Amino acid sequence: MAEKAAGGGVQSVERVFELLELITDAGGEVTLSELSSSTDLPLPTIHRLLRTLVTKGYARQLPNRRYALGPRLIRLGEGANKQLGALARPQLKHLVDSLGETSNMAVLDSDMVIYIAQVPSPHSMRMFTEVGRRAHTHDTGVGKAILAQLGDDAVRSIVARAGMPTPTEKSIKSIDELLEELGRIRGRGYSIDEQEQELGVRCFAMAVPNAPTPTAISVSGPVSRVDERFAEKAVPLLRAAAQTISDELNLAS
Amino acid sequence: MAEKAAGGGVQSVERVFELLELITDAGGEVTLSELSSSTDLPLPTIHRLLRTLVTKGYARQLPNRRYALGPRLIRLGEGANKQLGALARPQLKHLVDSLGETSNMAVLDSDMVIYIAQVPSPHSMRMFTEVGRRAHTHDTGVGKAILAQLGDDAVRSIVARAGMPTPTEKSIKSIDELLEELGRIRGRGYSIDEQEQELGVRCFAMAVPNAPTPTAISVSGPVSRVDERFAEKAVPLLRAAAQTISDELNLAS
DNA sequence: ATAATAATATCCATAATACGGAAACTAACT
DNA sequence: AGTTAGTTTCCGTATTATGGATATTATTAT
Repeated sequence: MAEKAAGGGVQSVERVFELLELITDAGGEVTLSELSSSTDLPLPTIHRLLRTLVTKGYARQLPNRRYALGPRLIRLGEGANKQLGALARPQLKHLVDSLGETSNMAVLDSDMVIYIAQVPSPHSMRMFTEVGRRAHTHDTGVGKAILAQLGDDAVRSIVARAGMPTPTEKSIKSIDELLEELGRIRGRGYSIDEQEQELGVRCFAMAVPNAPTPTAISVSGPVSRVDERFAEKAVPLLRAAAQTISDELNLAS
Repeated sequence: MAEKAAGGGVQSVERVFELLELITDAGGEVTLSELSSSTDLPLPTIHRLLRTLVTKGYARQLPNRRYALGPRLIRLGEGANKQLGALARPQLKHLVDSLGETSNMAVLDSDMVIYIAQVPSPHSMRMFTEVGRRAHTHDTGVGKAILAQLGDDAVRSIVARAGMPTPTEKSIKSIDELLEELGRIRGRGYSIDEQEQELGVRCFAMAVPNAPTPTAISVSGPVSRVDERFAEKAVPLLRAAAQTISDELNLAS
């Protein structure tokens, strides 16, 4: 009767994850009726679904009677993280071996990027990021590469939610400036973080095409080493690595 | 007809999470038939459930045709982590304010503990652990406090899977030694990490009772400051904090 | 304090949804 | 090329999830 978007999905499963996503979107705490106005599911249905989650530990009920994400999700998230990292690490390793600079992979997490995997450069230079670390989208190479894959409206809402701090004087300061830069990135196929996150650090990044979750990889290092000549070598390698990761991610059915 | 364990849970939801847990248990990659022998679900059912997860991004299918955890779980896990940490942080903060030493909360994640939240001590002493970090159970205060809540059989299988490295000469070396120690912990109500993880560092830890996922909190610092007199103050405070966290976690329906 | 209001939780008849046996298909091994 | 093991699709069946109506509990107003 009702035309469902997906053909053969199990409805209660789809719904339950939709609910979990909504709870996450809302910052971790939601009331039942908030959920029923966000979705167009009737209250009893939501309640039953959530009760199942609560008894299994994937959701919790707070003193407020609000619902929140449950502790057992942590393990699953960790597992997924580890797994994805394992998939990317050989490619990142190859980049580091060829280029000599630190390589990262990150995914979009709501309105920030999360670093999923890192292979540090052999140079004894401190790492600027760490796995699990969250960063803004507008001032990082991976962030901008990811944003360039999205529509302007999505970009606006992400940046509106996350804000636009300016860690250095080179950081992008306005949404218009950012949208312009994203245009350049779309044309060029990769993004450059020109000391926007930290002075003296330059980064080249590229989106992983067709990733289920928006994903990008990057190489970064001191401006002295990471220059135009570096880019000539790095960009094709980044493209190949991104493609390989994409293939591995998307090899379904 | 079939007597289901849980009264009012939504079956497909329960099953789907059972599958995700099994994938995680198996180290992130499973074949369909492995799943069907672990559960007693028929293959078509598992396949349909997984296909739903795959199309939504909560599972992935690898080139091997194996199934793995999907990237969208990362965000949910992060969200749960943040949320739980937020719940514990005021209590940890209170411990640090009263005792002047670093306080942590950790949960059991399969066969290791994961640090969920930390409030560092005001002393300029480096931190030994970081949020998100995984550690063994047998050589940490939180780990032993958590193990003491479990049965001997469960402890044995956890330690068998995780192994028993001995970072210091004070570390517990055998399963029998560990089970004895757990007995003492049960009697006393709290655990002591006596330089077992790192020389010079002592830690008092206590389980959070009735947590949906086994959970413990701790205070730790240099042996010079964290001594018997310290324990007299710390233990009642730990107990109160653990109880408060427990109440907040369990205040359901 | 007490009443009015709004939220959450439970019931239960209905039928739509998920189920799983059987068969088709695909890859891996001999 | 033939065989086996594993994965995927089909489809009739009935079990399972559904959601309108109702009861219950919290919250706010008086």
